[in-house]
Amino acid sequence: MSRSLLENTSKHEPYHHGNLHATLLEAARTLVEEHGIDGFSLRELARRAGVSPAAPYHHFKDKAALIRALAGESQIRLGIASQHAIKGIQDPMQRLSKLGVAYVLFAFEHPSEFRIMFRQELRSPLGELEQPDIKPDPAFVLLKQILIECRQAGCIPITSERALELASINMWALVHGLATLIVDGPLSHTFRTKEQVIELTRQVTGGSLQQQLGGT
Amino acid sequence: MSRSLLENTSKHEPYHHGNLHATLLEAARTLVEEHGIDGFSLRELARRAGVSPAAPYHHFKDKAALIRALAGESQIRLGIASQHAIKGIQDPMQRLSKLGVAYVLFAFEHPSEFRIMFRQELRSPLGELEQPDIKPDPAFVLLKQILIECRQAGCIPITSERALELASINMWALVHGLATLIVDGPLSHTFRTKEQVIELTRQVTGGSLQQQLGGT
DNA sequence: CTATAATCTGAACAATGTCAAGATCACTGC
DNA sequence: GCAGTGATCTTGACATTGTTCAGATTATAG
Repeated sequence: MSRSLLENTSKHEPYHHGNLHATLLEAARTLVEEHGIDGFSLRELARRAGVSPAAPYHHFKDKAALIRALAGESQIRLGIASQHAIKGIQDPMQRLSKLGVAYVLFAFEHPSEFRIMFRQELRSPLGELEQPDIKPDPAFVLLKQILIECRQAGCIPITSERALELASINMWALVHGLATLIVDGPLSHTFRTKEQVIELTRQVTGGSLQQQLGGT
Repeated sequence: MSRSLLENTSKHEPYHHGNLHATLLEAARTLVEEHGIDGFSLRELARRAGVSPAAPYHHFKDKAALIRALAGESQIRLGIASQHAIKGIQDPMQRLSKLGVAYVLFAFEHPSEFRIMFRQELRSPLGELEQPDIKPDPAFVLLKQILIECRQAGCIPITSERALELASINMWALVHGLATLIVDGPLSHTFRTKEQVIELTRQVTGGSLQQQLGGT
């Protein structure tokens, strides 16, 4: 990106780009943001990176592979945002609430990134094979961890391991469903501002938070 | 479909197909089921329908329009499946539970249909314009209706209209999130059989059902 | 029966994902 | 210092796709 803009007058456009890999990922992110994931083309990406259409194939096996890499990055971003949201807060239940809001808010503010993370091409393209790019979701392990904090603090009467597993799935599904409905679903027309989304998330998750139990 | 199979020997392949519209939708559904929504091509569809690549454009404005029509059909199917699941059951809380299971099960058994229903191209392609094809989700109005039943039967202490709205969003988000996580998400590898999915849904929603309230 | 509208074809266009053969460059081992 | 090996990039090509347009064919209304 910087290379072609700065040196195109001085020398004869270096044959090797230097750090195409990173440039591609960066450009791809903004491109997906603009045109959506479906209007995203490898050739346009190469064009923006100032490189031939075949160049990206030396850094990513596929278009799908590039998208997988993007999704991996977004997963990490979401994890960081979640960490940041609960930083400094002590009360486990408040941490849980903040975490949920952070999740939904991330989806609301970065819709294309959120969509990419749950795309079909990421999951076992051959139906059985595991994709090595996809690690256990950082946001999910964080959620589990906080739920354990809650139990230890006595905020939640969960004893069995099974009940804790169910509670975490419950929370995740709730928050993820909310995010999906807001981003791509029927709630997208009703809730448009950041404040509305935060308020809705608080109230919807709040109901389930206070009595989230009596597990199996 | 029936036309080309039956008459291709008797006469000279009628110039007009007869009922292309329906044939296209039907073939499109099976095609999406096979190749996924991304590997779905208009030309391949035309090929299967035994018709020229340009023919579908007389029945659907766009590829996106065709997909919208598909999504509309699927919405109706989901509505029917939901109706069928609660038919004959009296207890409102049980109806609520059955409804949730039906939703998740539909997603599990018809993943491609479920995915299509919540696709970006369905929602305001120009950012503002409303798509007339998309009606209020039948499954959602059914959910609201049953929640009202629950309140009238005294199973749920919800008074304000706002609280009822929140409760319905809560239930929908929970069930929809669960479906998404099972179909495209990290739970897809853990829960594979129909029985597992049903059991999980029962338990996850069950926890939220018994104490789903304490409104605003 | 005729005119008009609906439906379908054929050919074309621009764009895309992907690949193979070759050009260019960085860098290791001598 | 230098040959050569492997990484990186380009050029050119191929098959496919979405979409459009002019014309052929048929249904249908008047």
